[in-house]
Amino acid sequence: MPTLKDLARHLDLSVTQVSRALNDHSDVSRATKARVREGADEIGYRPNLVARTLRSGRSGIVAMVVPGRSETVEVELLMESVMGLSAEFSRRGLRFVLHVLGPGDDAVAAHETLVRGGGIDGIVLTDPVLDDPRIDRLSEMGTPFVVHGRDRIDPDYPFVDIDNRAVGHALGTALLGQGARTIALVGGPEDRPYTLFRRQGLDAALAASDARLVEDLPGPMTEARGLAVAAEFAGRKIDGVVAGNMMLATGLCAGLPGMPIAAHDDHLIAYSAEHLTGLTARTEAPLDAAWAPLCDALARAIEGETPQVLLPVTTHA
Amino acid sequence: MPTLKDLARHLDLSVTQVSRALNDHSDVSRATKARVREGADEIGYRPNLVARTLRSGRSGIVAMVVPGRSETVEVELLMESVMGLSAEFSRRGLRFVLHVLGPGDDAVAAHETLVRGGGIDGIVLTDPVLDDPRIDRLSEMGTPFVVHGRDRIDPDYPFVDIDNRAVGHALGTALLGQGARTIALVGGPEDRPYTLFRRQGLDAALAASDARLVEDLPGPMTEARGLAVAAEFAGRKIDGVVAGNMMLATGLCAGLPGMPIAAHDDHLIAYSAEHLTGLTARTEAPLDAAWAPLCDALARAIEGETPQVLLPVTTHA
DNA sequence: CTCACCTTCCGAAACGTTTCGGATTCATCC
DNA sequence: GGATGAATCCGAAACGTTTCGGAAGGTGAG
Repeated sequence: MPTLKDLARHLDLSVTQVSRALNDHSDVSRATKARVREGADEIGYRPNLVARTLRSGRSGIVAMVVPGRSETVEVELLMESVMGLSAEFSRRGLRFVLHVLGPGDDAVAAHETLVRGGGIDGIVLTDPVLDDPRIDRLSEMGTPFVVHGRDRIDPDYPFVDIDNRAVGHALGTALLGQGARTIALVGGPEDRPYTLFRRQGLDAALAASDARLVEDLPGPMTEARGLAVAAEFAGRKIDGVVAGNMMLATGLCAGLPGMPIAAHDDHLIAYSAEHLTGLTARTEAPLDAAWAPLCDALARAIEGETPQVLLPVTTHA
Repeated sequence: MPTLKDLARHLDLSVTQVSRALNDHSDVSRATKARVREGADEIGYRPNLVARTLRSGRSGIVAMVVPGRSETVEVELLMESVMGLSAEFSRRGLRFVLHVLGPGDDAVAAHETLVRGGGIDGIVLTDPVLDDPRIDRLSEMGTPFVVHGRDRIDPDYPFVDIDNRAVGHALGTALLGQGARTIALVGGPEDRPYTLFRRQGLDAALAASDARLVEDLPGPMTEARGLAVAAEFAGRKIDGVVAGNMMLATGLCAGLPGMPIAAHDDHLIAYSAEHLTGLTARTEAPLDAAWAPLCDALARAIEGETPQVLLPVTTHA
């Protein structure tokens, strides 16, 4: 367990200079920096995060609270978020604390405990609902945090999101271009902001046309529900469907062959667009493009800024 | 946020004595202890656990390193482990750090960085391979850890596991009892100890009979592979199959109707035994029964003990 | 009175890092 | 030749806690 002091002695330098070299400060020569880094590898030096924290007030620990297993949760989505974020934080030398809620646990209380305990620099909040109480509480406590998504269209907190109104608009426009005039929306959970925003975008697209939205069905985004809804739609006068995501679309495509179907693609590993032949239009915003921006945003939030990032969405008609 | 020094000044005592009072040491008078505790409440003193950690070496943080996405990994299994363990640690007031490896990252190096960084009390190691280098390194470094599984039959480190030889034996015996004499084994990955141990158990069961093991196919445990192997087996003289887990069994049952099939059931959420009609025998050891024992074992390992726990397996013939 | 002993206290060092304030060199410029 | 400034470097303090080694005071025994 070599320390900075050991490394300094080994290189015949001062502890100060070694520290500054490793942290890439300006007043260390190129040569010295290289020598220090080399020496560090050589003796296997690893910085002690605890000491760093004590001195700098930053722990290098970020946390995320997620619900445990339950029916209302998209496990695939949750899993991808956890894995992707953890990998990205790890890559940056930050530690990622994962707090999984037990059945009946309250998310707000869990956040409070975590923050009160100290030593947590920032928090990632995912899958917000409309007027999410976690966001309010976290703001109140002054803990730096970043939201993946947002609970209103124009928030004052740091977030990383896509433009879901644009998504709804693009999907609607694409269906219109394909001749659809009697359109159904099979959306996501009703309390999710993206469900609302996409509907607003779709409404806007249809408002400028002679098409009508004849169904608006929020609900869980699973393949099974897609199939069920498809069965319900069979024989009805519907000539275009907008689906919330690829899981829904998979069920819908299977149950409604020939029907124009537009959906948003998050690039969930288990549901890629490739083996989905019925799809006639889609918007695309890979989930895993969000992890790096989220980490950046959290870092900036910790610095006291209020980053608000909109990730790009591409449309394939 | 008041510190120990503030509290000491406020009470007109030394920092030493205040610290000892709060930690209930023996050489502080009752009266002083009471006074200190009162004063602490009064000015709202909260110990800084970072500093405490730096000095005392206990952080209340445990960690786990898991591979990122890759073909060789059973994602379902991994995710259940992460969620289950995190929930259990959270419940106990411990913090659970999840480190997901990036592509090309080395697990051993990641553990080293994590441990060397300091502030980590213990580590959970899952899915060991035979002669797992992580185990060696962790032992070498002296970090407390507990393995879910084990990389040899009689290890000297803390672990929580089931008796996989017994599993193999039970599955084989069950098939024998159902009249099978020409048996095939469709096991898990070749480098996994449980694959080996189960084969040993199966061998032992068959050795005491007139039956023969005509196939021994280690490999990934997926439903797709189950189906593929089933196709290969069709028409061959095989009258009993032992499958590594429920995912394999699902594929095998679908591809070999009427064939006696025995498998081990981990109670993976996505693959329950209920909707698997072809199965003629199974052993059962719910994965989620392991989390609490694992946490206990890690706690004891941190205390310097070497807990070795065998979880119960039930057999349904 | 002396000695030993117990109780209660405290100063100072230690953990490993970052950073403030200065120090040293060396070239450059008037 | 002395002043200026840039480029490098370093000592020492600081972060908040625990703990080692002792010290002061009191008590009781011899």
